[in-house]
Amino acid sequence: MEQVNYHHGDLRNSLVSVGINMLNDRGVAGISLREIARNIGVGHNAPYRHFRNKQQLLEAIAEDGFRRLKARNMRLELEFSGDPEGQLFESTMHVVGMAAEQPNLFQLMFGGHIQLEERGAGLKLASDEAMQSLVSIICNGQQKKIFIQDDPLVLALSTMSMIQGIALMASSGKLKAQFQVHMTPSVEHQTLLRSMILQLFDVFLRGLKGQS
Amino acid sequence: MEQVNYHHGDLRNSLVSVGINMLNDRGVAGISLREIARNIGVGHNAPYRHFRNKQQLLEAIAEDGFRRLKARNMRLELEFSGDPEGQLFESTMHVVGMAAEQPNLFQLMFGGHIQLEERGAGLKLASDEAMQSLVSIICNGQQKKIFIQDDPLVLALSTMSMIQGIALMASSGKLKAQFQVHMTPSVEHQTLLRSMILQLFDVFLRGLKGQS
DNA sequence: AAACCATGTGGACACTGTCCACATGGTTCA
DNA sequence: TGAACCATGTGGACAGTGTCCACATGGTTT
Repeated sequence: MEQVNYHHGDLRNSLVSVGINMLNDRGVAGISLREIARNIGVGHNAPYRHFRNKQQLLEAIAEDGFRRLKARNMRLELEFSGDPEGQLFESTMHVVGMAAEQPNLFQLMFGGHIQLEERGAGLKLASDEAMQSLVSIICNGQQKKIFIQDDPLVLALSTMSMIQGIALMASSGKLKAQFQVHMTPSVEHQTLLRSMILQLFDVFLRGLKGQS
Repeated sequence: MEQVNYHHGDLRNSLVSVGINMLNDRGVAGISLREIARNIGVGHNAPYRHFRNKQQLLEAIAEDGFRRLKARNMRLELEFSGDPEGQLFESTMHVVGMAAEQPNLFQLMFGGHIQLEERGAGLKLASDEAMQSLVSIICNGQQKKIFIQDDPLVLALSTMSMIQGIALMASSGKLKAQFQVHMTPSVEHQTLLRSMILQLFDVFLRGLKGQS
């Protein structure tokens, strides 16, 4: 039955989903509530039954991104359990990969469009949890004598800075530009990215491990 | 003479200057061409004699930021001439300070709002020069046997990643939040920031110097 | 069957960026 | 000197936006 009901039934999810697509190929500034509604085939006011604001839709899209990020990170932590260095590298790899493939989403999530403080439940929590998980990875590495014995919070913060820095450069295309990589579809994208990140992250890791 | 001339005389600069103020206290999304014009006391179409687009005004504002950044960096390089580690740290300190004090400007400059590739002269050049200057600092440090002997371009890229990472976290307020610093005006702001960055940057620097 | 209420609708408003034709007045040339 | 020129200003118009309002619809609860 192709019949369009008066009540859509799953509008909230549709709004977020169409919003993500629009974000990906037109950037955060190119998102229009009315166009999303038009795209779904619903009145220009319907979104307001599910979000108080355009801002709230953006936050929902970002929250979706944070949720996926966190889920994947938890899987990686399990997969590389007992190998803090691997956990760190794979997490970095994943964030940077996301930043490279969905730069606009990365921009929305980490570019200051979202005010973490003023959000009730989801966002601030997700952000804090990411930090907490980094701290625990690092404490683990310290117990194993793999990492230096500085304040774990400081180490976690600088690790996160390194990750975000590489991701930021990936999202703005600077990595590709500097390495002069011609990203032909035939070349294995992921492999190239991996070796680039390996090189960049290596310097930092050397310091974190306290060895030459 | 308070008389308002038909021809303003210095409109282009006024537009950029008022634009910077509006950017600083309302964010990049809060900038309105018409309001800037209204603010200056000029018709809503006058800006179009100096910029083809709103986008071009934003780029001019960003370019102004890049120019100031570069000028200050050149001064720092001279001041700490012969001390690559100092050059690196002071440059970082300056970028992060800017990101902390003018987060919206940082967001405009590095947040993907500006397409470097499609700009004729100013922007891409400024960006490349910043990279080039980093490379030369690092080569200098390598000759002095202070830094490890890896590929200078890779080292420069990862250094820039570290800098941008710390700056990104500073601009989104994460540093303040994590350190739970209550930024009372009486406390010396710059000193606190300095010690935070010192701690964060230290890990990376340890790796760059290849020593525990 | 009646009342309720979450979810949909269209109309209206102020605001935006951008295009158009026209006004102004300093500069340049016959 | 006077006339033509042109960079720089003006207001009007248009489509598009986010958001508020009153109203419609129809499944759920009494």
